[in-house]
Amino acid sequence: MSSAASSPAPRRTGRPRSPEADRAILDATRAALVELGWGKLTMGDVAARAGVAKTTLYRRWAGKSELVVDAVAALFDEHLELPDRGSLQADVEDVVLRFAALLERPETKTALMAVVAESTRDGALRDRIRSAIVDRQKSLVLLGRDRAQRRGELPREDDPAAAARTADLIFDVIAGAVVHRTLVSAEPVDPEWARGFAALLIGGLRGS
Amino acid sequence: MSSAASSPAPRRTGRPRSPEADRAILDATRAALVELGWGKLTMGDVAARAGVAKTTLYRRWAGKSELVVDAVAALFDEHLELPDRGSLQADVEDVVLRFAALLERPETKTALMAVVAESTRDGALRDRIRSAIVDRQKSLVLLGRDRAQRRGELPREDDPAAAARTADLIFDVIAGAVVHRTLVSAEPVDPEWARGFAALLIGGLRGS
DNA sequence: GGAGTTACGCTACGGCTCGTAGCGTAAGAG
DNA sequence: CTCTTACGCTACGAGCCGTAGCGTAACTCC
Repeated sequence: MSSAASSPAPRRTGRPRSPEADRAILDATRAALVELGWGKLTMGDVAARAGVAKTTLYRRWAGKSELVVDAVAALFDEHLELPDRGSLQADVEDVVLRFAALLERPETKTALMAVVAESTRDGALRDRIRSAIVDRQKSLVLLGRDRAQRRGELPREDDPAAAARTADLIFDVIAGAVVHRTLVSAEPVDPEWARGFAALLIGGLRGS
Repeated sequence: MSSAASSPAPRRTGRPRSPEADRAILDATRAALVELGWGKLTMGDVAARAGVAKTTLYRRWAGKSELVVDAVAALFDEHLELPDRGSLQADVEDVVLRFAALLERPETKTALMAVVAESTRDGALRDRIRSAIVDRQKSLVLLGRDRAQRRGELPREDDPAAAARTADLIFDVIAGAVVHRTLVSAEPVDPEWARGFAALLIGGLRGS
């Protein structure tokens, strides 16, 4: 689903695109992000690392932003999951630490904000980020809420519209706080911070 | 303080730098951000807009990132303040809406995330962002907390280290949530959202 | 008022990246 | 075996970068 060229009509004739090239390019992109960062990463460099012609990159991705989104999205697919830790507090701490661990990687740290910045002027890019990365994160929030409701830790909401608004709010609070702590304040998200944050969030959810 | 070249030794001899040029350059930078966005903004273009030689820009700023930080910081200086609204809830709503209004401007929307992304690989740039923008925001949080404590809405904390940790947490939660809502979720921060967010935050602060 | 010092505008430049075009070749489908 | 598409390679014009060099402007100190 996070594959490079979202092929609505998977061409039935002609030479098929090489899956090895796809993997090599995405791997090379992540390696280049680690070594060079977003700013100095160039399409030509990625092509050379992947052992692939530059034109092959442009056949699959429109530009640097799209390529990097897919390269980073693969990491989110791999590492974002949410086992049941038994309580809402533990689940929140867990998702916070997982997300933070992802953000502290040099590949994502330098890339994620950059593509979000680009997306403010490019609706297609924003949609790509949303479906490849953001929606996956949000589903964890929804999962955690359902579990907490089943445990009786959170009240069930009757109005679906209000429930959606609350879920959006919680998502922005969790993801935003972790991103801000990591990238702007440049302080580590350690278990202690996660504990304090989860306590703050859950206290607010009960109080309202 | 947000002036261009932080001149520790304000040269006492020779021709002084033109303050008009400073202003023209920063104005031109903001205009270029609005029209072109971070990605397509170039030093040469800014110089042309400002009616200034390109070399003049490079005498003051090391590059695009530093220039844009100063151009955006001026906006924060102008628009970030926090009048006493009489209650913690109202103060939080107010600062959220002010910060969001700044972020929804096309200049800041496209620039802020970009320079933060760059700063992950450039410590000097991170320091510049911190002193020019972030610390100013944080002081509003500290101000709001002091007011709330004076009103008796929040308990006074004895341990200064713990108090600092709490303030940092609150700052990351507020700023992070607003940024994430605006730039990632791309949804408006309206009074209703601000009310819900403030209620969540304050509920959590009381609960702990 | 002259000497010294720094800023400014202008031009020009090598170097890099971009994104594309054109071509011959490789790999599948029918 | 033909058709179609992907691939590697080369080459290219265009644009931006950041700097050097020069003559001129503005201000300070003597």
